[in-house]
Amino acid sequence: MRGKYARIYENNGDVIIEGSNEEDFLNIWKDYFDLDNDYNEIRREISEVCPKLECALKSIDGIRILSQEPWEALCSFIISQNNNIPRIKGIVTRLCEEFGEKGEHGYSFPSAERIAHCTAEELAPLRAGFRASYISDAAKKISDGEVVLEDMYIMPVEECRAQLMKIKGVGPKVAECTLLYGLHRLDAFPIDVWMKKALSTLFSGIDSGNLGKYAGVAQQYIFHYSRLNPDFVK
DNA sequence: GCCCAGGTATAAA
DNA sequence: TTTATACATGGG
Repeated sequence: MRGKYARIYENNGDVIIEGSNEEDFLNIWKDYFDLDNDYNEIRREISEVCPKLECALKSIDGIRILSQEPWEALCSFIISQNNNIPRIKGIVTRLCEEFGEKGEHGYSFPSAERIAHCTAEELAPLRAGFRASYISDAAKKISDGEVVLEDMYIMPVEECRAQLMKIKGVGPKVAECTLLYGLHRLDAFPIDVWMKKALSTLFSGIDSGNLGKYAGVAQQYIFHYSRLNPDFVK
């Protein structure tokens, strides 16, 4: 994250951030784990707006929406489309190893500028398939300023969606994921195959329109609940 | 071999 | 505007 490394783990109910310091905690990890938000309060608000979600809200404790880096989130979710998680990880790992900066603890995620200068042949070793040209188009539009991710922290969410979807390979789902995980827009509401199933079975009648400003957090609970009960939502 | 994977672009109805 | 199909790659 932003060139910094830390090992995160849990011990007796405490979350340990190892290999860091107070300065990085305050500047980076506090935001990354969204520690200034009271998620119990957010959960309470969601259940108030939408009581139907009670079971999902109780199905797990400790869910948070991370503040990942905008470009990294955009690129990763482009790679994720019509793909499975082990292969997504592999492609991202190769992307970092091929084009990222080598540090003490591993490779950084490469900048959009770095990827923008890559040819199709150079991207081939990633084995990203048809997504390679999408990665390339995204990198170019970001690095030449046609799409400015950092502006999207405060832009109207509709305008953000329109901007993101100018990129080839970015549709509604990748755009929402970029907004939610990369720009911390907690009102963004990604709908993937699992969400589609859950919303048409267990949670029928629910959509982003009736979930309020924390729709994205609600989405995490619905998503998690549907993966917990795969037969239920099928 | 066949099917599927945290979708999207494109063509056709 | 909505619905169907191809798309690269690799694991089950």
